[in-house]
Amino acid sequence: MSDRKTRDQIIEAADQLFYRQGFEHTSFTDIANAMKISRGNFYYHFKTKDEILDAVLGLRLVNTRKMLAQWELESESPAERIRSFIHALITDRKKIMRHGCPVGTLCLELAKLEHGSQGGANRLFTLFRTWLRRQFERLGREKDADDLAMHLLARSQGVAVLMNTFHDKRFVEQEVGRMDAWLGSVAAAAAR
Amino acid sequence: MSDRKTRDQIIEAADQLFYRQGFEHTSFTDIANAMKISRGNFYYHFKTKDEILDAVLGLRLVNTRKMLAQWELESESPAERIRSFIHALITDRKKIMRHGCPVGTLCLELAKLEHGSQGGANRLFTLFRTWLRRQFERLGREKDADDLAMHLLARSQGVAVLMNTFHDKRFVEQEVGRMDAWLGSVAAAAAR
DNA sequence: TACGAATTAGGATGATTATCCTAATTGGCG
DNA sequence: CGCCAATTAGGATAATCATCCTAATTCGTA
Repeated sequence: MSDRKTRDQIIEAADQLFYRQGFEHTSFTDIANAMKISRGNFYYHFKTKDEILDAVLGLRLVNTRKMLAQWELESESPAERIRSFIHALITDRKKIMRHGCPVGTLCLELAKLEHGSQGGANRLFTLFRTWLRRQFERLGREKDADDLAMHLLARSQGVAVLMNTFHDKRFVEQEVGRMDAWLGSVAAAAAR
Repeated sequence: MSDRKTRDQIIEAADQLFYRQGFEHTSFTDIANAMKISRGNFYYHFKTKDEILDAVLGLRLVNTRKMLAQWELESESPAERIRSFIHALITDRKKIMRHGCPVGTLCLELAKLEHGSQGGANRLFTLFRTWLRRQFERLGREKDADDLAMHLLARSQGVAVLMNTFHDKRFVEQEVGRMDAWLGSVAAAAAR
């Protein structure tokens, strides 16, 4: 009970710090300080830093699934759902400008560290990929649904990287517009 | 003389290690070991780690300029030059799959560290951006040259991120093909 | 209320790191 | 050959970090 609470709070604090500062650059002390808890208490809940990372990955998986489910609830139309994905770049603009895409930046960092949990992070990408693929399938693009999903994922990642570098609001809007247009043409082609 | 040589070797070794392991995850000892030099010698040439980073950024700026100049030499046509940029994703496929884009991953890392040299890293992106812009201008797209440059830069970055995550050769080729096609349509539109 | 288990606190430890310092070595030049 | 400055080596230091450990405290339950 209070176990659950403390543990979950640690995971959430770590999640934020890993996102803002990166995994390696965040220390046990950072997390402990952020929530006014002793390192000892901390260590009671997680034996190693990698364990926290895995827990954070678990949390992100859950939250991502929730978000995707929410997008499904908000619209019946696959095109509208895909649009929700695209427009997340605007919805989360400030966050992404400051800290990059939570998925992309983590995957890149873990890859450089050759960290064992790299696969766990990649699964986050796969979640989006699979979800997008399904939407494109429903849109009538069964043949190249995965290809389209990867394409859109890449476009979105690229925009996230350059948002973080150039902090250009207009650029984001421009690119989102372009992706919207592209989506329109994909849907139109499928309609035939 | 031998000064120049040792110093330059350090910069090159650091460049490689920063690229492969990330800046923070690379220690003085790592670099020293990589080239069988003592830490003391090392410190004679660079007083701080940040100084090495700046030197590495300088090297990358020089090398990038060289590469862009080379692309200009290899073709008179702006479309062909832009194509050289696009196809670097294939030329450097193995490197990028393993370690990501040297520009993008460094910028993202420094942003998370809130490191002072972030601006220096961003200048690398600007180098590409400006060069691409100029090519699009020569292609006859004076009006939206910068917009097109940013768009292509983003596409390329996105592909680099997903290459690193999914290690899918076919995906890279697919996306390069798409960018080629896009470039063709941009050039065609400009020709009118 | 009292006891055992769960939880928390915080000091100790050993490894790693950037940085500093001093002593040796080298290389050019008179 | 001999001297001075540049270069190199490698030990010392202080900080930081993940991890460990023990002692206190809290909480559910009998």
